[in-house]
Amino acid sequence: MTRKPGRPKLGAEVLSRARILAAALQLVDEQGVDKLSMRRLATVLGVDAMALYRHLPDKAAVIGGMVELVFGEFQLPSLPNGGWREQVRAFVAAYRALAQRHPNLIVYVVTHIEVAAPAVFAVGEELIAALRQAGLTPLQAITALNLIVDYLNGFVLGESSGRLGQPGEFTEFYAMLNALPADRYPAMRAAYGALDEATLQAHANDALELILAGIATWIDESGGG
Amino acid sequence: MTRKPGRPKLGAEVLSRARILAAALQLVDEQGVDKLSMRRLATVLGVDAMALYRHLPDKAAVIGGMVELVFGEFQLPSLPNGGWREQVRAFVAAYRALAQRHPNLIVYVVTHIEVAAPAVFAVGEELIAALRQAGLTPLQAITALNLIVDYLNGFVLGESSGRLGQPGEFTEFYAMLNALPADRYPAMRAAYGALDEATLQAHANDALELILAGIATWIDESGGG
DNA sequence: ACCTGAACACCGTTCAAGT
DNA sequence: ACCTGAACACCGTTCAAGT
Repeated sequence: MTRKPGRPKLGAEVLSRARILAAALQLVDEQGVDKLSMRRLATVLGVDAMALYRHLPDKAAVIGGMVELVFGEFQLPSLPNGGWREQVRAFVAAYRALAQRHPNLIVYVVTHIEVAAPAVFAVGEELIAALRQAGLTPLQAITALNLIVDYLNGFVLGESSGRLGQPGEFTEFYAMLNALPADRYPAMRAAYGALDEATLQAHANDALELILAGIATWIDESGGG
Repeated sequence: MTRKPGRPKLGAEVLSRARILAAALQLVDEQGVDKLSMRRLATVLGVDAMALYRHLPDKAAVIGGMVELVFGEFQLPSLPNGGWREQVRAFVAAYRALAQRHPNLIVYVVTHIEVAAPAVFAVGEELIAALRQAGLTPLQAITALNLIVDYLNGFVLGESSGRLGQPGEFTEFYAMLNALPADRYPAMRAAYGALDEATLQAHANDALELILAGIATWIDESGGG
């Protein structure tokens, strides 16, 4: 850009991996993943686009680095004896909070799950242990974990990519329904008509509790508690 | 390309919306959404890229048209008196089958759920009706439907984008686990070590049954059946 | 009406400089 | 070592042709 070519003066480092990733994350949070380009990112940093390649091999590495940064924040609160239900609730709450902080990036994570593998491993370990201790067989524990992860990915995706869960989403959906011919979708119309947004939000965690209730049937069957 | 400019001779229509969309779908099925470009699509069709714009306003319309095409195939088998469990199972099976036929497109659908809204409405109507008839309140029926849809989206995403569910996925995952230091992730290692791929596949629907069991607890509570 | 082709404003990335 | 800048092979899309 306006800078002179060549190595910057001693100590005055213009760029660094950390500075690039922080700027990239801010850009993605504010404008979405599709607005992230090497050239745009360089402009934000006041630097020629090709300077970035000295610190990160390619665009995939920029995205990977951002994911690493975001999942570095991700910490399960330690619940030594909270029981498996509390562990699952804590995991779900932590992941949802992360998804709300970085909704644009989370769409990428969910569609490229391999980038989040280390985090999945760490959380998986704790939850599998808790579920095994609660009396589930290895097969049941893995099934339950997969269910929770799949549900959670689907949920955050809905929140992030479809503007669902945002204020006004319910109202908007119900308006769409009402805009259609009055004889279409009577059951949905009746169900949604019987509710309001406040009620739905007060019951936002009911779906998770349904999953926990489903898992609990396995524990009850085998006589555990 | 090699064709002469100008309108083709009478009756010899070179292009049409249907022909373009069919070619686009084939391209996406074979090479992925990111390999779909207007120029590449035109080359496949033996035509100049700009000719496409006579039939579809932009690239978004091409993708929207493909989704329309694919969800046109989507039909819930009519189960007049199968019960809510069978209705949910049929929906899940139909959606999974569709996702397996077009795994690359489904990633787009799941991250842009608004494009599938008409299909969601049609299926939602049937399932809400079935769940209400089974004794769920409006709030419960909507919660259950959202849970099923979120889980399903997360599941097909895992299958489509992460190469999970493909043959060898379990083996690959377990190999990853074993490649890590032996003292890490003991619970996961023990759980996965107790299983094999055939067992997991034989229990592929257990997660869905867990959801159904969770929903059933609501029905039992209110004394229905 | 329907297609072509040049053009514009973008991309990611490589490679040869500059200091 | 670290940055610049030209260049290459791509994009989506507009606009002025051609028949």
